[in-house]
Amino acid sequence: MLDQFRNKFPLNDSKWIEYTNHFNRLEVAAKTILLEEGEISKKLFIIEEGCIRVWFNNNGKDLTTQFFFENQSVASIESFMKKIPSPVVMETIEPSVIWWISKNDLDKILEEIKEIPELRDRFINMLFERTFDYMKHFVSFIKDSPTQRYLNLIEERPQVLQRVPQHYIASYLGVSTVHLSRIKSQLLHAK
Amino acid sequence: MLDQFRNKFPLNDSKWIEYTNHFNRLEVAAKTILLEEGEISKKLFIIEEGCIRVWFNNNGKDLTTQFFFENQSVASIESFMKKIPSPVVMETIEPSVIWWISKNDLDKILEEIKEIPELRDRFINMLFERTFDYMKHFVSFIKDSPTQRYLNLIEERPQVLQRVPQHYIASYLGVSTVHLSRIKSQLLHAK
DNA sequence: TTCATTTGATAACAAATGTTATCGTCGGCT
DNA sequence: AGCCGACGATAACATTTGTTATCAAATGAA
Repeated sequence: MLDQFRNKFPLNDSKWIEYTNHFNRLEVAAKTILLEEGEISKKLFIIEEGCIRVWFNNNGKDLTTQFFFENQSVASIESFMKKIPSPVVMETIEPSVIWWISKNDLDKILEEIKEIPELRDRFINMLFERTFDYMKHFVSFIKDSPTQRYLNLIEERPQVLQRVPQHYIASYLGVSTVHLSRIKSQLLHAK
Repeated sequence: MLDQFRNKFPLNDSKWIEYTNHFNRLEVAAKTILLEEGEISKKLFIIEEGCIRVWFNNNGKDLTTQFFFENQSVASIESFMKKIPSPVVMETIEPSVIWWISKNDLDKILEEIKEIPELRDRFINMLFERTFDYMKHFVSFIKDSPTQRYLNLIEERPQVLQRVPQHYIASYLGVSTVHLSRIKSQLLHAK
């Protein structure tokens, strides 16, 4: 599964095999919790199949912050980097096949590839990119109306609309399920 | 001015002097624009005195995303790192004394201190911390009511209340000036 | 000082969004 | 097949927040 990334890494075959051997395969049902709120994140996940929802509990209400699909890597970044309790829950939406590597193993690998600054930098860049992405979503809460956020979602991540139950989408857009229904109906009748 | 940070850096005196010499002093009036929207950020700023507001234009309305005060360093991080046009404007609120270093000079220094991984890591950590901070503010848009955000501000950054005109605060909290007045008045009369 | 500009408060009304309740549909399970 | 629970639509009403207008107080410049 990881072999599709093989050509992206300047490693010789034996190193590649050694490193990828640290990954573990995990097959889970829908609604499986991969990381609890308050738990310290010690695993980095890569999704082979299925999808993951990241959310936190706010006064009894789900607040979804992200969705991840096939071939994306997922972690509660701040918890993972700084060994602090995770503010968010990570949970599968569909039955999923997940690969994970422990933070320990990953740290060892990162230590070992220090002589390949290119790789190290790339990893750091990946973390920044993920963070910027995340931020982009939050900024849209300030800039855009819920209707606009919904339209953006259709435009940028149509997958989400097709695979994710609507009440999760509402919580991702920051509106009630009732209001999301309203938005959809308004858009429909405006045509 | 930078000497207060002297002991934080494991550099010998001559290197310290060489590096700090790349900083330039700038004295500016209130409402001076340090970075335009769309401009590529090429300077990292450190505030000796005064304060800076970071904002962007959204449909003709100011949307303030951050305030910075004495001894804080400021840049449009994503623009600075990736050489892309800055989505935000950086503008002084009060007459200010600012030190800045060009990205070129900073990159050279970062290149040179590669052998001191500790320093390099610290710099990267600083960027992450700033990003996490930034994120925290955005998350509070989703979690908290405007009233709660205002209370948080009082709690966490009372300076802002004292030094920043109220309409900037309203735009920082994401509400109209009228509504911020309402919030203040409600809090006052609830007592 | 005097005048104009900025800043902040308040009222009245409008628009957006949440809440609660009800109903219909669909899919999985026994 | 029949049942149950999850999901989504809609209506009615409540609450929050924005908008526009007006006024008062504070500030700054001539």
